Parts: sequence; structure tokens; C-alpha cells
Amino acid sequence: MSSSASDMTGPGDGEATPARLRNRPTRLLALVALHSDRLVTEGLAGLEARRWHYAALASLQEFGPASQTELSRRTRIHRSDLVAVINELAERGFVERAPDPADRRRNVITMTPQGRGHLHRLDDLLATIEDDVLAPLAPAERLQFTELLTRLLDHHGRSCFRDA
Amino acid sequence: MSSSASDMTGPGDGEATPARLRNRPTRLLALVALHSDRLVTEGLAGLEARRWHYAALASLQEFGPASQTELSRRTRIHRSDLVAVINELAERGFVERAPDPADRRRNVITMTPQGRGHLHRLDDLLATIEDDVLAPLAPAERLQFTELLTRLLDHHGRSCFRDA
DNA sequence: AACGAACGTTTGTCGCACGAACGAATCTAT
DNA sequence: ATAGATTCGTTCGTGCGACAAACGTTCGTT
Repeated sequence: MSSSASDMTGPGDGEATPARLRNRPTRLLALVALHSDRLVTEGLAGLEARRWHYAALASLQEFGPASQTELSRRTRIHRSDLVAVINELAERGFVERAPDPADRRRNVITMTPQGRGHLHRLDDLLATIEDDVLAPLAPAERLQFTELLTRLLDHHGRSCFRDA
Repeated sequence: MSSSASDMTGPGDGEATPARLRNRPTRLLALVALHSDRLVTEGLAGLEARRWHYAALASLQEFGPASQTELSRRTRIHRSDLVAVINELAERGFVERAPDPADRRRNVITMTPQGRGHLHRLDDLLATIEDDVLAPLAPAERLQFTELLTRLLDHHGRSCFRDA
């Protein structure tokens, strides 16, 4: 039912299959993201942080204090996993977890000044790492790249959650 | 030390921090790749396959029979994990694992005709999924996107392994 | 014959994403 | 006002992908 020729019995044919692996966008995406993630994870580990820590802190900085469920929506961190993240951040004094007086089911997560400092450090680090990841791209291409990524994320993201 | 303003004590400032989360390319990349991977994984699960199966089969198709270590280099699948992949593929008759007569430490992995058929099916499926992933992009933009990804992969890939 | 290296394999670890279930608190319908 | 459903935080367990360590076997080298 499909187009590509594949019924040639020759085991070593190299004409009809022009480098699938290198041309599958999904695979390219996965591999590049893997490298990026690895660099980010390693870099953050140097500051004893993880990617989720950054997401949580950045979201708090942008949108202010929030309950854990709301933070979960914003950062796309699963509620279950957010617990440990808040634990770790609170342990180091970067956020404060207090019961919401208006609704005692919720906790209100607030970023502390030290948290802001930490976020600032993480931001600087990530900027460096990004520069490394995008090294082979000219400035205009980097904009193009992030623009395309944003479009993809918006398209698929909006169908599941709102914003990011 | 750095440039971005962040020493304002206002908790809900929204000016000096323009949407970090949405603009961090590394994060965009991770999120988009996550969606893509999820779609691919789900799709492949429908054919009882995983991403590694495709990588292994595609590599065999492109470059012919190989030892497991060589396959590992080509597909970037870790030697440890490749064992199970070959087991699963061999169990279903898609590849054959035979000891290399020239070097009895190695196994020679060969794709069978049924393996070719299976790869062909996976190829068709992946094409559909890719079309879904890249849906919001015009054809020219898709080319741009994969071109940028390829450049990134080449730059970072060549420093670790050769080819892909 | 002996040593080091390569290969395949097993086992375990880590990070990330996710689902199930539970107690406590809240909301709603009656 | 009380019963039932819902929300929230939390704990526990699952699965996948990537990876490191270690072991027996086999091969080169000397």
C-alpha cells in the first residue's frame, strides 16, 4: 500500500533506503534533546539542582505563589513528583510551604529571596549551556529554531494543558 | 556578575522576567521531544515494537549485518540494552543472531525477510506519526526544522561517536 | 603459556513521566 | 445539616531510556 521500494532481496542495498535514521525528524529530535538534556542535567547537578527545580522556581518567579496543583499544571510536573521537588527546595530554604488559610487542603508555595538568588544562578548556568547546545547555529537560526519549537509546543501543548 | 535584573523584591513582578520557561530552548526542546517520543512510543506499541527495534532494524537495512557492538555504535543503543532488543527481535524472527565464525567472541546480527517486512510497516507508521508531530509546520518549515536538527546533531554527535 | 583487550551478558542505578490509592478538607445536593 | 462526590497533598509502585560495573569467554600479543 505504500510507495517506497523494499522488496529487493539484496541484503546490502543502499539505494532505496536513503538514510532513514538520519532523516526521521522524530529521531533527530530525540537525539538532539537527549544531548541537550544530558548537558543540562550535568550542569544542574554541579549546583545540586535538577531540571524540575528550575521549572518550579521559574514558574514561581513568573506567576507568583501557587498551590502545588497549580504549580503542577504550570510546570507539567506530575503532582506526585512535585512533592519531592518542593521538599528539596524547602529543605534548602528556596521556597516555603505553608497551609493555605483560605483552603486548608492546599499548600501555598512561596519563593524566598534565597530562592530568587538560586534561580538567578541557575539562569546564568542555563544560558551558558544553551549557548553550547546551539553553538553550531547562527543567531538568526537560533531564533528560527526556538520559534519552530514554540509553534510545535503550542500546537500540541494546548490540546493537553493550557500554557507552559 | 550577570546582566538580567532580578534584585527587585516584588514577589509578583512580571516585567524583568519575560517568560523564561517558554523561551529556554533547552526546555522547549525537552518538551517537544517528550511529546514526539510519547506519540512514537504509543504508535510503536500498537505494533508491539519499541523505538530501539526500529533503530536496530533500520541500521541493519542501511549498513547490513553487524556485530552487536557495531550496532550499538550505529544506533547509540548501549551494549547492555542491545542484548534485550536483539532477543526480542530474534524471538519474532526479524533478525538472526549467529556466532561469527571469524571471531567467536562476536555475534553476527542479520535481518531476515520478515524483519524487512516489519521494518517496512514501522516505516509507514512512523511517517504518519511524524506528519502528526510536524502538523503545525509548513513543508518548507519542516525541511528547515530537520536541517537545523541535523546540524545540531552533527555538531554534538561527531564529538562523541561517528555518524548516526 | 600468560597477559591484556574486546565482546556479549547480567545486574543494578538514576532521572523522568505516570497511574493508583488514601486521608484530610471542601464543596454540593438534598 | 448531613451524605456523597470532588479536590488536594502524599505515598507507593510501574515503566522506559541511558548508563556503569562486573564477569566469563574468546582473541591478540608477546
